[in-house]
Amino acid sequence: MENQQRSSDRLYQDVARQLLDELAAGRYPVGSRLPAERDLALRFNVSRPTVREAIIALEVQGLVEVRIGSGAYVLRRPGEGDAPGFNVSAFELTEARLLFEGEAAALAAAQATDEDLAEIEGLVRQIAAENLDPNGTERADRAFHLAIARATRNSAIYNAIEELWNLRSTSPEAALLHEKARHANVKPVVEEHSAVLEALRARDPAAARAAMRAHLSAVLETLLFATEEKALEEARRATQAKRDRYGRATA
Amino acid sequence: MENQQRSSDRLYQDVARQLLDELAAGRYPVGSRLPAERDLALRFNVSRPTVREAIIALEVQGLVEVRIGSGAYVLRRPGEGDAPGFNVSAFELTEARLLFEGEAAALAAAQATDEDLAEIEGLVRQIAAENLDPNGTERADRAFHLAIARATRNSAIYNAIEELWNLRSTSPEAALLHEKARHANVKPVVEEHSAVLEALRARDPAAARAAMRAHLSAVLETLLFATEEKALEEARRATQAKRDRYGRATA
DNA sequence: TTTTATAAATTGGCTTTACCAAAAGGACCC
DNA sequence: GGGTCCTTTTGGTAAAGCCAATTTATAAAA
Repeated sequence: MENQQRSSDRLYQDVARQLLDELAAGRYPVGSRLPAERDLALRFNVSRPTVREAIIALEVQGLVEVRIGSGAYVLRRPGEGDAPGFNVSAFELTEARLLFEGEAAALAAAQATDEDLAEIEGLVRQIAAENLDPNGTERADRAFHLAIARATRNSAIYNAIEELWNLRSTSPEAALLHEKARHANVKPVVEEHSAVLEALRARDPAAARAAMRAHLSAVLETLLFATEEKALEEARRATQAKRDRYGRATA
Repeated sequence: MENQQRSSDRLYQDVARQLLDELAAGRYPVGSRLPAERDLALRFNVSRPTVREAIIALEVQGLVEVRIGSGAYVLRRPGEGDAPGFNVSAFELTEARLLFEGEAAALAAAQATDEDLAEIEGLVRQIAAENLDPNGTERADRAFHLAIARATRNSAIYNAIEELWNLRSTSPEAALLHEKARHANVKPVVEEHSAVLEALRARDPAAARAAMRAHLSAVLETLLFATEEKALEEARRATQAKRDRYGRATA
């Protein structure tokens, strides 16, 4: 029996995450068989249905293939051969959002109707409510950003940004990191969202861009801190230069 | 109780598939709640764990969100985000590219390797060659823009921009308009592409952004002129304000 | 009447037990 | 060696039960 280090609302996610880590670490090579459900249940100290749920989560992601009466076999290592766009890290995703949503906010500042602004204001309040709830979701956060994208009145922009948000839940790596960030109690800060709203209200594209970039820069920071030490070092090397650039690009 | 029409090795896949169909059909709109697990178990004539497995399969795909003690809520319709908008106009598309590719160029200016620059330089020459050929394609043009996107070293950004280019051929309206623009003998101007390349060579993000925006503003203009008179008027009204904004936002 | 507590019902989370069916492994016979 | 049959292992699924979070209904209080 092993510890259940991380804790989550849903047990199967913990198990799936640990298996994912082991797959990524190469503990179970491609083609090899995972331990039997019953054994995994013992090892993780959970019931067999929970193990089944975790394995199904891996199966849906195309990581393993389950053969009746035989076992669950590794198809690929996480991150390899993913569908296009599957293999984006949380850093890449947030960097892309930083650039794209910054521009979207600027455009929205000149396009948003009073109805848009009212909707966004309501979502800021919902984000505040979500923040108070320790088990709160990020639904209002997503809705906030998509509402701004919609306010551009450009469906191509909206689709692109929505796709980035979808990747966040689709990409195993990104989902993993965001999950960790959430558990580290780093939640969307209301002030940052409010700043964006105020800039939109003022119809100030430059301010809206700056506020949105500042918000997503902060998100990028939380992602860095949510990363474990070894991964952190590598990531920091890779993103340090980028963070510098944001300063310049924002100016 | 309903039939179990399809048969599969794994029962949860049947249930997930049926739920997926119902989501696609709009039976459960975005934001609404799925029936309780116990009810679904009755309806599909399976056990509750099987229903749980099916819902987890949807959850992993980012289709629903499960809230403890409340239910499973629809996040999006399947296909949304997977294959974004058919209904995008050439103007929206180009506006999105103006914003996104401008930022990508700025990022690429600080990221591009000498190999990237060499490749891009070669593509500029190919674009020049395409311009001379009356039957030439736009392949080099596309490759030029994607090479810059790739030089950002951010796959999320690359995927988003590539998707915009794909929409150009997917969206009937956009394809039609671009076709007209081509026949009007308005082809990508080499000088504009060269300006982008020079800014990249100078590692100047602001200049790269400006050059890319200038290029795509010009494309937007050619689209306007390629439009028939009546459509033109309407489009001009709708985009005049936007063109003004670009000037401000670029500064 | 409105608001606020409180209790009951609903809903997902997870475990345990049990049995079936497919696959794999091994013993035995030819 | 090569089959054949039986046993073991492994996943597939069902059923029942209890817990915890949430929601809703209800009643009390302001």
